[in-house]
Amino acid sequence: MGKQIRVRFAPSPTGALHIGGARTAYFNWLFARQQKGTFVLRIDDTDRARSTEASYQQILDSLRWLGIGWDEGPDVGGTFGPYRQSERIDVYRTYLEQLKATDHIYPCFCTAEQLQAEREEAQRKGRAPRYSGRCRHIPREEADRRIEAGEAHVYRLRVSEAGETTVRDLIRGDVVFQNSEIDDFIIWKADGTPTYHFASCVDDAAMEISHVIRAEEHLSNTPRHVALFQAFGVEVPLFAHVPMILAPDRSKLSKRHGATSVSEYREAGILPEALVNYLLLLGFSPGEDKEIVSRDEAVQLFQLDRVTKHAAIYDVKKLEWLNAHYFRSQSPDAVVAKLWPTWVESGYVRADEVDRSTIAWIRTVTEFVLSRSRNWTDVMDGVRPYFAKVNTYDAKGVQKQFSGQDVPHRLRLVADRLQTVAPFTTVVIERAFRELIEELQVKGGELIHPTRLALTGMTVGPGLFDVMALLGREASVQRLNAAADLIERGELVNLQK
RNA sequence: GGCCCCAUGGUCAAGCGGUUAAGACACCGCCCUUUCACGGCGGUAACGCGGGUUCGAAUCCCGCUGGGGUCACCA
Repeated sequence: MGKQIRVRFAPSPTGALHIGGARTAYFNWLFARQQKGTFVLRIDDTDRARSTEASYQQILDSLRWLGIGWDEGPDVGGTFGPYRQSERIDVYRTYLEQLKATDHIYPCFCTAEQLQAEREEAQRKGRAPRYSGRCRHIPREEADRRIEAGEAHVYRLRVSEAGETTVRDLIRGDVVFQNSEIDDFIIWKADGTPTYHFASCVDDAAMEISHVIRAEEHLSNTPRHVALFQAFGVEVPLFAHVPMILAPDRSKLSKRHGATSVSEYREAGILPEALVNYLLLLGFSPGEDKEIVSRDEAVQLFQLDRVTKHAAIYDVKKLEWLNAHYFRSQSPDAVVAKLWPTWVESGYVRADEVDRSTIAWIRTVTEFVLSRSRNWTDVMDGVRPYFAKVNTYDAKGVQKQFSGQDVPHRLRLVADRLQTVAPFTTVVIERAFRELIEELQVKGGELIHPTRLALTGMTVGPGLFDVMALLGREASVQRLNAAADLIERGELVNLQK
């Protein structure tokens, strides 16, 4: 009620940003924007061994690319910083001392081997592997003495055995856990560093996080977190555990299922708008049969309590469909700019090209090709015949369009007729071409399809007369005659693709 | 194994006691068309099972089954 809405996304920099993480980040962002709240980016790098600077950079990079910006974070700072757990050890110590003072925690001298053995014992007897509580009642003086003597120890939270703990989850409703199910878990390791659960809760408390929106895998751990917040004596945040994203075989998403990280999709040519749109649809329905939802619209429509409760299986096909939609709606100019370096490299264009008509022509070629493309590969393939010589011909096309007896002859007739066309524009070309069709008394397709194949090596593409206009008279005539030659000499066999 | 979450077509997902059980992707037809893509029209395809409650259950309750998560001095 009137309280500041503060949410956070807290990835550990131990790998690339996963699409599951990206969705969690997006939901946090949407909620913050909609509620006029604050979105905090915190880096949970308490695991120094596995955390890498490269992952850290990549995660920030992926988030920015997706258009998910943060109000407070390691790079931009904020009043609750620092935002990397590795830089917050003093904060954790302070909270540790507080819990010591309030007797919410106690030192435990059990060795890892001892505990391991007990766990196995419990497993064998079919009991839950819980901490026995052996060190719970060691007198204060004895504990102090052993610590003084340098005995290795950890700290555990005293969790009351009676009663129950309720997790207030905005997606699932109240989830109740019996306290007897929760053991005295470790919050501080023997090496003098906090455990993840402790660090995470300290930060959420210290950063005044109001809503913890995170992956479902944390739900089972949440009663422990609630116990910690209560021990701190702070208000327990509200939770929202978003369902997981599963692979097509219902197993956890992993490398063997293909692209799983944001950067991989980026490299594969998926547009950020498409990915973010897809992620929204995976677990949320914007209503009114809407499928295409921009970030701004999503901010309006998003409702945390309408996020689905069950895991979703990701379907690349739908992502690709969404991507095709966004892809085609790009401006040709933007596409030209994006592909320019590649085209220079391929020798399609000159790096220092400034000729107006050439640039206009490139733009038009791109526009025609773009309208029938779903991704960058489609554009690259579709554009090739206009920039480079045709040196391969679609195999099925050759079989179907070049097998007729008089195809070479007809191609030459087309070439000859083109010589008379002026101005060499789409409508004039079409008029001349139609006349030839009339004269030859063939069906349009009989002449059109072989011509397209001769001109571009492909059976698909923009309208034939547009193709010819773009290619220009000289190139068109040359290619038609060249194809006719190849067919007659039977050399096409080696050029099929 | 204990505990927790979940369960509508192949996939995403509407539905919140009475519907011919939406829509989208994918798939299959047809139309448009010189091809492809786009677009339009149509089709195949779902309430996991068993008990209740109710005049009436996809919707509420219980059980089962199935899937997932979690039980570390990992995060």
